[in-house]
Amino acid sequence: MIAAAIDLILERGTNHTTLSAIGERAGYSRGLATYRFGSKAGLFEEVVNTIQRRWVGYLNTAVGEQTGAAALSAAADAYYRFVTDAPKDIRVLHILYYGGASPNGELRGISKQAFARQIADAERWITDGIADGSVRDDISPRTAATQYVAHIAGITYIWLLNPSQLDFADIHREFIRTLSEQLAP
Amino acid sequence: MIAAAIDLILERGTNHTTLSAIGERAGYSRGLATYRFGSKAGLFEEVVNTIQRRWVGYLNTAVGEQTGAAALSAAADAYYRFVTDAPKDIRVLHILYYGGASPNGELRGISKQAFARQIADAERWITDGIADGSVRDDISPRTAATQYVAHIAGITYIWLLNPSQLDFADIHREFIRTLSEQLAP
DNA sequence: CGCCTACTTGCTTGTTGACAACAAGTATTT
DNA sequence: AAATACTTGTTGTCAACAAGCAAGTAGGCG
Repeated sequence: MIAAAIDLILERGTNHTTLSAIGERAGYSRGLATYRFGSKAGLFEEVVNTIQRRWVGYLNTAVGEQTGAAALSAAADAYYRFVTDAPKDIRVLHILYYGGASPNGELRGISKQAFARQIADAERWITDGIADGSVRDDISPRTAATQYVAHIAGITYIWLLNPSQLDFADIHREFIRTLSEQLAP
Repeated sequence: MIAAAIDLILERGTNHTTLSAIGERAGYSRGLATYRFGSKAGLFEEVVNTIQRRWVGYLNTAVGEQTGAAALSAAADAYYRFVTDAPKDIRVLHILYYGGASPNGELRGISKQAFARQIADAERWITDGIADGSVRDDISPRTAATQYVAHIAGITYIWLLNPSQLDFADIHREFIRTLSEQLAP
């Protein structure tokens, strides 16, 4: 059902995806999607949670027990791998996240929390990095962490909007390079 | 009418904003919004165009005939000023843009074009900067321009999502600082 | 110049079809 | 028998469209 929802969101966008169509695409009746998820917003929330769980899996295996600059690089790499492995997931996640920028939007809270968590993670890695000497000590962990997350989010957005306009691999490589350059003590 | 639309989008989000409500909020009948703009998508498109025109006004007065690093800084400054002067505009613009990440989304084309134009502008400034010596010559104008635009877009998105999480002025200052640092020959 | 008629513009009201949401079912399993 | 999993029936809301109306504006003619 979630898979059907992902496909339909990619084909038609959220507005033109109907609960009936999702149910029927998954081989059920028109009413099942509403029945299971309560509402369209509920279904989208479930889709976001499902994809987020997959992403956290990628992140955890990649970062492991690393800290400091190594953790930041590993996370950026994991993200790059996730984007190339599961482009559908990342597309849908961003469609739903960004739609959540709308006030009162049902997903705003989840989206907000996800970004807050990512920034907090990055901040922790940087702080640890300063402590163990792998990151220079004259930067603000909070500001740098925000820049880090913002940069990835922005690049992803532009890439999603127009994949051909931007060589994701190239940008990614350059990002990793300037990242370690800026953080190096 | 456009103003009413902006207010309602901020109050309720795009999904829960009805054409009837926009017409009536503007002091007209329920049918006028549909009549004038043809469709909900048409109205949103008009809203985006209106706000974009305002932004281009800010950009042009700020950048003027400058080129190179000066132009990049001026543009970032203009953006910062626009965000603080017209937060409503920027919020709505991003709600509609980001909604446009959805495939088949009516605003995808406009959004795509706007980003393409911003990247092209930045690329030109950087190329000019390399030519006149204000920017170091070992960077790829295209990649750097994309990073520049992506960074601003990402920061704005996070700020819109949760204004209290991030000191926009602070991040902006830091961005300008690292920007000139990275570009300086 | 005054007046009548055709046409345009700006807006409103009536209607239809699609869809989310809910309620009331029916199988099927345990 | 009671819970679980799913389907079908129904309602209210809304986008989209169509048809109308009122207030101009222009053109033609005495």
